[in-house]
Amino acid sequence: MSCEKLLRDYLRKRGLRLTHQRELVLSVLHELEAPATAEEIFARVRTRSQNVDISTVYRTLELFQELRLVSGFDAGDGIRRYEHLGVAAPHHHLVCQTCGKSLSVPLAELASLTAYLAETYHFTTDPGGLTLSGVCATCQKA
Amino acid sequence: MSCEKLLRDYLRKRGLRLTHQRELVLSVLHELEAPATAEEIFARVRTRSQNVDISTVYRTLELFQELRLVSGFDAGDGIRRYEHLGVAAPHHHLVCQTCGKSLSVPLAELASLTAYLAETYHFTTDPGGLTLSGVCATCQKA
DNA sequence: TTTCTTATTGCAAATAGTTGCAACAAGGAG
DNA sequence: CTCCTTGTTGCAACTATTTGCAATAAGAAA
Repeated sequence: MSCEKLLRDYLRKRGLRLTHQRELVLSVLHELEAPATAEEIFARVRTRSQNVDISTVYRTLELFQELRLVSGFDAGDGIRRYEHLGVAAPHHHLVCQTCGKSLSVPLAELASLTAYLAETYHFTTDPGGLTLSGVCATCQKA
Repeated sequence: MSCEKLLRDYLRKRGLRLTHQRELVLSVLHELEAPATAEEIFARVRTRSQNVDISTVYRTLELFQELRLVSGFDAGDGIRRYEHLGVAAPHHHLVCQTCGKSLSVPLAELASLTAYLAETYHFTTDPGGLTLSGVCATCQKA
């Protein structure tokens, strides 16, 4: 099942509408090869439709996060970045606070962590995955 | 050793200055009984010194985070909150995205996680502790 | 096809946080 | 004590993101 169908189904299920702007943002997200800021996504949307507003892009990204189509995280510079999940499973992010790079960790690899927190603190971690801050191998050597 | 001495030592070691504003912010942080926003901290500072600027408060909190005197996290509403660490050890935060409450987890309890990530991904997690998003026991029942 | 409901949007204003820079002040040297 | 260096600050401008609201448009029903 494609992202478009996923989107249509998610929206219908929640009584939400499939708008031209939402289709556009999803299409742009498909083109991304790396996580992008809202501003970068907005710029690409604007090359295809002059009238879309930045606040619409922010609202759409927020919605897509709720629908697990997108994963958002702060790369350490205060600017949120968004990554297309599409039909891929959500995953955890290891985000380097120096260079901003994000490493993916499958949810299953940290299953014992989430189980421990559920058992000990009755805390259910975000099913969309966690964002863990630190420093990557490359930046540790610097 | 008190926070004030810690602060003085940290600053001296890095060639930084001990200013009246920094002492004030630290003093206000001592008074906090729960994590507070920068605006809340600023308001308290203003009751004691009319001339301190909000940008100075932000800068000071940023510095205190680097010095491990303060821990900052986003409680899910987009507004950063700061918690006084003082002489207490840094710890992880379990932050409920519904009510904003933060649960503390000693660093030692997640030592196997940090070891695993270091071994498998060569990723060094933030020594100041991680912020894990999810939902607390109370909000799960809602 | 038309009509109606209501979710969504664009716009401007607002909020939270950051930055550039001239003026200020902490603190070391003499 | 004075003088000097330079880290720090207040201020205004800026950036990233959010919000209120009237206008728009998606889509269901007839």
